[in-house]
Amino acid sequence: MKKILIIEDDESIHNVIEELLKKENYDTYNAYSGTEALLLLEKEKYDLILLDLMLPGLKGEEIIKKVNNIPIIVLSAKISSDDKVNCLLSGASDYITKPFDSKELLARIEVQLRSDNKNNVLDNLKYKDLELLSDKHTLLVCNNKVSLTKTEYAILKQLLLNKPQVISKNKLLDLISIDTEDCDENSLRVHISNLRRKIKDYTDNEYIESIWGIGFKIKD
Amino acid sequence: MKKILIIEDDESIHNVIEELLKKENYDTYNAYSGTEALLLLEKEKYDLILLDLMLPGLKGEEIIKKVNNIPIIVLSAKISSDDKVNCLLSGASDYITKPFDSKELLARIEVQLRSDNKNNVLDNLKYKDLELLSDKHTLLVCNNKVSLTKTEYAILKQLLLNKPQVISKNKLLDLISIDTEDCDENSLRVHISNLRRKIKDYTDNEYIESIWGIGFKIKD
DNA sequence: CAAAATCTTAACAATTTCTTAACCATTTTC
DNA sequence: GAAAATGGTTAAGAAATTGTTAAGATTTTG
Repeated sequence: MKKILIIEDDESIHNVIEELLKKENYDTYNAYSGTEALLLLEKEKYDLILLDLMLPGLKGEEIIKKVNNIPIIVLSAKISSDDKVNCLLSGASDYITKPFDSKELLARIEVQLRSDNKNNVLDNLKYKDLELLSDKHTLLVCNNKVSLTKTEYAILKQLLLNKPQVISKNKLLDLISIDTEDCDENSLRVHISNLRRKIKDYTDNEYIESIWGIGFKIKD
Repeated sequence: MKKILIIEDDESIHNVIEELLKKENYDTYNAYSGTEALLLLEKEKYDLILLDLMLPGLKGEEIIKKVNNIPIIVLSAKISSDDKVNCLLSGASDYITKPFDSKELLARIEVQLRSDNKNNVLDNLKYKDLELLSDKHTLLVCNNKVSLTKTEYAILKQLLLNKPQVISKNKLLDLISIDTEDCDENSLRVHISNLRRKIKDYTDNEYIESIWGIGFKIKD
């Protein structure tokens, strides 16, 4: 869940934005002054900043200069191109004038977070005490490193990606066929068995459930 | 010098933009239809695309979908937020409505090229006791000069750039294929082996880790 | 053009992973 | 309730991957 810091002193605008973002499942954080924003920025790392320019305490322009490596979208009533250019050149990633269109704001937020993803590692797949680490092709079970084979990784990845749906054996074989060419149902059974054993070494929870006659799913 | 492709059928607007960019020392390329743009895009790699939406041949929206990994700024007379949202969500990085302000256009171009630079990491190919110099053939291991071959350099560079992510053997071969044409998996193994030996001469730390069945990565 | 550097190819052993097949348990079908 | 189908586990052998070395081919350099 992406963390977005909203820096805006007008409470009614602030609430509108916050609600909008919450609906889209963003993790929102609130600052109502420039100085408050700085305090929060020291404490935590955010994925994006929405910034009003006219703020009590510390002007938005100053915040832009202090922030590094976090995309900033300026949301301002100032419509002059000098203001825009100034913000953009000093570090902001985008500039939207008020009043803004909700959908456009959301789209522009997505653009910023999208380019953020490119740099970062693929998101890890987490479920309860399981975490699939994409950078190493390993699995954490209750924070214990468990090394998976290529096929095991592919199977678990598909199961987690499609949770809580059942995946039929054929569908699963198809999905992992990029990584493993001649894996049949029998072989799949063995891999699932091995996966279960590796997980069982570190937790008593059952994670892979068999649906008789159909296939497999991640247990709720 | 950054290469910018201008895709715009209106010749007078096209010329205005071209002149503006040339003054700022950008390398400009011109396409007057969607289909022409595609032809150019197949031939050369650009750093940025300025795109009009209403084009003969192929609509701008289609071009957005086809282009990957090059920032696109849409320049359009369409001011509806639906058009903006549509373009932004399908891959454009920014959307400016005509008539546009020259300075703002230049600023927004800089923003896009700026985030481009971040990815290319000119400095900082350092990791622990390794430092890859930009001269294309020298590696410092604990500050000892080690001379690398072209291929070894290319491999290590990609591994460091993508750290801590695993790079599959095929991906790695693809990434270094600019420098080395006929390097296959077997050859890659030899190069990695040689790299490890050269590093081992000066430190006991392991730096290149093999992920069985997948590829290689820089060890954490 | 010859020497040096680099790269690819091939062979080998060591290791890891995968499939196969057998056996048993469970569920479904008739 | 017996027969058939499905699922789980196990072990062994087959297959694939990796690391290393050295020789010969290719490219670069002086």
